This record gives sequence, C-alpha cells and structure tokens, in this order.
Amino acid sequence: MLDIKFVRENPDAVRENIRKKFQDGKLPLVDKVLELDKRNREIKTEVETLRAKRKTVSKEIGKLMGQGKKDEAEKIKEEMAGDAARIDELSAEEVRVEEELLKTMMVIPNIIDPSVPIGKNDTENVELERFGEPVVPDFEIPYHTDIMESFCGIDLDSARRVAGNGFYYLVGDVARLHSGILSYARDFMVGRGFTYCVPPFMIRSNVVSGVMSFAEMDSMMYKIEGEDLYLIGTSEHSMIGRFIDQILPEESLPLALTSYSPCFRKEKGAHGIEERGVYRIHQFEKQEMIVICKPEDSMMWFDRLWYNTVDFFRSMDIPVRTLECCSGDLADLKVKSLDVEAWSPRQKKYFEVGSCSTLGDAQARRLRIRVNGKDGKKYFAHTLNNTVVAPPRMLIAFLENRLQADGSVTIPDVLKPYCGFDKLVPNNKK
RNA sequence: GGAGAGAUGGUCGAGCGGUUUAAGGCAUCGGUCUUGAAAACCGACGAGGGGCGACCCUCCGGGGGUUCGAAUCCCCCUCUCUCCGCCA
Repeated sequence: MLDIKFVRENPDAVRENIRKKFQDGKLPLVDKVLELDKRNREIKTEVETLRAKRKTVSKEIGKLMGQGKKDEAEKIKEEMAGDAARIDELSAEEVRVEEELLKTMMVIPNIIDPSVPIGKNDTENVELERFGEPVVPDFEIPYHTDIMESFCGIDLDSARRVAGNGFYYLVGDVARLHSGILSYARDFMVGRGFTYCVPPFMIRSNVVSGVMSFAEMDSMMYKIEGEDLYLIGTSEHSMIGRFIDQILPEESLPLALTSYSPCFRKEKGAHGIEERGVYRIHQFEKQEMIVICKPEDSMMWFDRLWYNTVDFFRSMDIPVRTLECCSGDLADLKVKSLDVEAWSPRQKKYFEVGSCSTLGDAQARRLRIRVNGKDGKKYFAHTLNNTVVAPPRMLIAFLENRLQADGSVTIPDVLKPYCGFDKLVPNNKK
C-alpha cells in the first residue's frame, strides 16, 4: 500500500506506474482516491471543530453541576442537541469514507523500482545472468517421478487416495535426501549470519491481509473451518507477521532471519496442479529467508538475498540463472522481484526454484511495522523475502542434473553429512 | 473441554462517570556533576491524524448501547493468562 500523502502529491507518478504495469483499468482509482481524501479531510475539519466545542461545553456543564446550578446546565444541554446530531452524521460519513479510501488504496500497485524492465507478462521477464554450464547428457533423462520411482522414493497413488491430487509420499532415501537438503539449507544460511526460526504454520486473518493482496489470499490460502486461522503459504507470512504493530528500535536492524516451514497453497487459477510429480503441489516444505531493514539498505539486501540462493544451488553443482520479473508480472505489493531458476536437462530449459522480492515499505505500512529512528522520528521498515530452497520442486533439478548414465544419482560432498548416504542406486528397496 | 482472572502508551502499572488534560516506575534521549564511567540530581518523552500556523481531533483489546460527558456503567465478541482435564 502506498502512502496517501505520496498519492496526493504525486498523482501523475502513481498513474504512470499503473500504466507501466499494464493495469490501465485501475487509472480511475487515482482520481477516486484524491476525491475521497479531499472529502475525508473536509469532514475531519468540520467534525473535529464540533467535537472540540462539545468537549469544552461538557466541562462547563460539569462545573455548573458541581456548583449546583442545574437550571443553567439544562439550558446549555438543549443548545447542544443540534450539534450532537451533526456530529453523529459526520462521524458515520467519516467511517464510510475512510473505509472506502483504504479499500481503494489497497488495490493501487506499489511503485516499482526504476530498474524493473517494462513488460506485459511473464513472457517478457529478462534473463540477467547464468551460473554454471547447462549440460545436456548423451543419455535420456526420465521424468522426475520416474527417477524417484527407480529408487522407490515416491508414492503418488496412495497420496491421491489419502489426500487427493497435489500431495505426495516421499519414501526412503529420497525422503532422507529431502530432509537433508532442508537441514543443509538451514546451516548454510546460519553460516551467512541469518538467525534460524521455526514459525507458526497458521496465522490469523489480520496478518494474512497484511502480508498479501486480496487476490492472492483467495487463490492461495487454506482457511481453517470455524476458526480465524489460515495455513501459511510460505513462512514469510508468519515471519513478517511476527512484527505486526511493532515499533522496532533502529539499532535492532537489520533483522536477517531464515525459517523452515511446510507451505500450503490452493494453486487456484493460473496453472493448477500438475498431474504427475512434485512441481506444483498443495503442500511442500521450504527454507526461507527474510530481512527487515532501513529503507536505504533494502536494495543492497535485495542483491545479497538472491545471491545466497545462487550460491546454495552452485554448492551442489546445479546450474542456475536469474530472471528479472518485468513490470506486468510483478505482484502489486512488490517493488522489484527476481526468480532464481534451475536447469532442467530433461526439458532443456530453466524452471523456477526460488523468488526474491523487496516490497519496499508497502508490507510494513499494511502491518504497521515501524522503526524508531535515532532522531526520534518514526518510519516504516522495508521488508524483503527470498527462497533458500523448496525441496520437493528442487529435487527435480537435483535428480535430473546429478543423474548418471547407470541410473544412479550422486550426492554432493556438502550434502553427505546431512543425507547419511553417498549415492542413490536404482531398485534400492527399503 | 471445565473453572477463574485479565486486556491501559516502548515496557510495567495506577485510574473504575466530570480536577486524568491517562498518575507513577522502568527503558530511552538531553543536561549538571566526573579524568572517564557509574550513581545522584534536573529536564524531555505514547500512537495515529487534521490545520500555513496558534492549535485541534481520535485512540485505554474489538463492536454496539446509556449519558450533556465513558478508560470508568451495560450488552455482545475476540484474545491472553492461571488452575484442572487431555495430549506429542
């Protein structure tokens, strides 16, 4: 959400930003906001004057009552009757106007960074850099579930019976590899100065509406029936939510945290759940990183964050590239976003394994996460988030890139202590 | 699940119809003192918003109500804590 003062003073910049995001349908909202804001301030001027008068007069009545001058008090009471009605009327309008203003402000997109490439949708995202050689071996790479099955490492049939499409059983050494990757990711981030956290896996609606847009909420979040609780779609939700309504001391920044959680997503709309495999699923596990910092540091942190993911994948010798989200593909709350993609030798293309974003102060404004500055002035913090690794999907890249001609999969040295084995060998029944 | 207690500014905590314009402590920030620090003393200090400004308004978990006037009284809801039960 933008600062209303910014919209008031820079309506053209807000309009230009909407055009850059190809959301011209939202252009009239800017004028709507300006009007509501104007009306809101008019109401305040009038109603506050009346309230100030009421306060003074009420005190006068109290004084007269104390002195036993009841008649005089009664007379003043009668004079106030008209004002009372007007105050009620204006107060009601004040609430209505403010609600409408907030609602409208919520759907106006955040101002994107000048460096963001302009484009309509994900087909216009821009590749920035490649890390490692995207190798295509001279033997055929099977579909990832087939690789897993060769190790008796996945049971999708049972998962469909038990929970439905979009769920999975990981079994044996593939499951151990999955857990090992998460543990390695945790220690990898701790080694880079991040503090490890295990957050709540359910959050209340007021936190949900603070961390994401309404559209996302509807298409992503599972609600617990009969309770004001939602299953998190990523630990970013509970990790950023941790600071709702807080005023942080400036010296406590930056907060650099890494968290583990299962993630639950409806995946309504867009692409839907894939028939076979663990690419797009309703439940997965993820190691995440978040940063809460001063506004002037957020771009520096943005670059440091995505690089962590690249380094993580490179430490396991998986080729990756970075792809910058163009303006039209950028979620409304985001200032800038970049995907880390891993190489798929089977598909001979890269696919998304992580997403790094800075939301500027938009998320902090919604959640009222403020910083108490050294000079006594308060300001909204900047928030960032990035994936370290989400193993079910990441396993696809891992298995495809490390598959040997004999059907085995080698475990990189960095992972061996976490896995407890050196190699996945076909038909290795557990 | 049962019973009880509670929700007040960054934090602790008073207030229970009009001298509260939210006391006081702690923390924080200035200053005095000191070689420096600590201690002591003096002062500042809640959040959000409106106004060019002098100033003003809103906020005591949320929502209704009573009243000229509500942190304070009434109703509803939510949450937290303690004890019991259950449980990894």
